[in-house]
Amino acid sequence: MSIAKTSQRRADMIVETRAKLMAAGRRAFAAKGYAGASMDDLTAEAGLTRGALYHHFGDKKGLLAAVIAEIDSEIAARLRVIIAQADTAWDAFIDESVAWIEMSMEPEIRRIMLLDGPAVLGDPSGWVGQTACVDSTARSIRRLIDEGLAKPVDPDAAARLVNGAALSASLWIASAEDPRAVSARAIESFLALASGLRKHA
Amino acid sequence: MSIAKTSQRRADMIVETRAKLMAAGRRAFAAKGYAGASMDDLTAEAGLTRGALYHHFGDKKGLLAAVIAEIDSEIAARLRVIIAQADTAWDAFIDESVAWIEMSMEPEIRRIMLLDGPAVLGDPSGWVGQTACVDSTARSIRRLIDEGLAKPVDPDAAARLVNGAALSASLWIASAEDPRAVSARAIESFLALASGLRKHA
DNA sequence: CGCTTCACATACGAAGCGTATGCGAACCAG
DNA sequence: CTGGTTCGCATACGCTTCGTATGTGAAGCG
Repeated sequence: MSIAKTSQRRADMIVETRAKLMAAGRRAFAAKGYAGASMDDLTAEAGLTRGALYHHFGDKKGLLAAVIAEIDSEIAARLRVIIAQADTAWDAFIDESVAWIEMSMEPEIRRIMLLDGPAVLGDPSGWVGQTACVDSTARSIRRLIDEGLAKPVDPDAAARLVNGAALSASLWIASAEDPRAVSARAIESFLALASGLRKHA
Repeated sequence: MSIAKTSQRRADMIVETRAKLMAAGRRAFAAKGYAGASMDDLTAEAGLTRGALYHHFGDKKGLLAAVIAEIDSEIAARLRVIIAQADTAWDAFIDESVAWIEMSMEPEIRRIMLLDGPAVLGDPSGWVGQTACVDSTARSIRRLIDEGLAKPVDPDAAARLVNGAALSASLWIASAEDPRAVSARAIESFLALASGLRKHA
């Protein structure tokens, strides 16, 4: 071994470069918003130039899309953990939704995925495969219907509605003066709404 | 009369100029999005220059805010008509929500208010007084609670959730291949969710 | 060992935004 | 009626930023 392979392989350097650009992009987009983030600045912060960025991501929107895909998969992983810990299918659905409300209050998710993402890339319905949270909610609802716990609504439609409600709630909470108190009221209302999906209750 | 007053008064010209700029802004923002709309182009289309725009609205965001306020008040007026035509408080609430789902499918409202607005101006919670639709929903819910028809949830919180759900539904519908069919499924799910707000049912 | 490939840098042109300045017509004092 | 001020709007300028076109040097391959 000794000195052998001190120089990383080509492929390794590439993924490292991509990772550095995406990390810088996440920071810049989260801090200044998509429009306010300068590609010269964020590439310099990553120790590179715009040349690298255009080579790997095509254009500014490409970097945003990549960053969003990354954040989305992280969200999906976090939701999976929440769901796995729940005792019943109904609990899983509720816990997941509440977790999503809380996650969308995080500045990075809020700014990049919820505000700039739809404006720049078009609304999320088009982001094929990049909507882990909605997909996850749809799966939970489908499971509820299969188990006879929920009304036989369209799972995808219901998932969109539930996610939209949660999203709107978190935007509201995040900009409130007393997030804790507002959050409690929002979750209470959410539980009431969600109960509308239950079978006979 | 004859030729008298062929020249309008100063104030009249000002409101006309503002109106022309806002109309051109609405068209440009709706057609190309906020970022894609050039101020040189849209002012030229109005027969003016950027000078007039900066004089009246301060900057590009100022024009967007004015356009959004105008659209918002139009929405509020349309919702008032819907509510007035309903027989019961519950019908008013449902009709209003469904109308909002359908309105947010209109390209102008979708692009300007729902996609670009939050990204440029910050999320809507901060647009004091410029959230007629949420306010309207909150009033409807308050009325339901007063009449004992709805659970005693926080009206503002519930209104946000309901509006968010509706908004998400319409974004989804608008980008679907078969809007009619998807719309029906979305509204069915919405009715199920909304039933969660009813008192004992 | 020379040629190709490819990751990335450099250089250039084109918009677009905001501001500073200019102009002309409407109000106002005397 | 006249000289000055206000103000609605246009013109002119600089700066930033994006996208592309081109250059370069190192790794791979015959």
